[in-house]
Amino acid sequence: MPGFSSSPSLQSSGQSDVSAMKDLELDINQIPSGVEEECVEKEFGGLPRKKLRLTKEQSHVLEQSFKQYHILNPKQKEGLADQLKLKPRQVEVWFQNRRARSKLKQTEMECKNLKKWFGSLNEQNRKLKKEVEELRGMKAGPPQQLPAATLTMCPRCQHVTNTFLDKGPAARKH
DNA sequence: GCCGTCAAGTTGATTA
DNA sequence: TAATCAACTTGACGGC
Repeated sequence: MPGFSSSPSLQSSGQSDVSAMKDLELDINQIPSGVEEECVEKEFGGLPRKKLRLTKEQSHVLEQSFKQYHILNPKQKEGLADQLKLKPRQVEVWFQNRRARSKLKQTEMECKNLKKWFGSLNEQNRKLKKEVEELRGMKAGPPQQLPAATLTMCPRCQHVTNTFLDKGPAARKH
């Protein structure tokens, strides 16, 4: 299995700590074939699995592919695996996990938008309730202070006029 | 030591 | 029925 991140043989190389760490990150999957086989052997021998870290280059290529298509056909999978020196299974798993992350992110965005929408609806509701209260207050008030009125609209020009009910029919003429 | 991230494993549903 | 998927879980690892 290529790409074990904590191989003691890698960490104990003659390089400085910083460059060793850099190489550990960048070339993690370019382990010589002998080492790879040993790791596979150990894995199936019952030892706990080690965590693979994809290199920046591998992640970049996978991301670019994911932008193009979210689901791979077997040929694309093989091609990517060859290109990245990974197993087709690893490419498949990466795409499965990537789709899961993508869906999770989308759900989070939808949740955020729904909350925003709920907030604006709440605010709108609050304003409307306030308006209703004001109108009720006006209705309950003394008639001499605010004479009864009605809004009428001319059917021809759609002009809205405020006409007082206590005036005669002539007053309502437009 | 806890927590988040991510590769990989498991399981059940679907489809050609 | 095998292949593939989504959903969920596990385990390693790094950062704080």
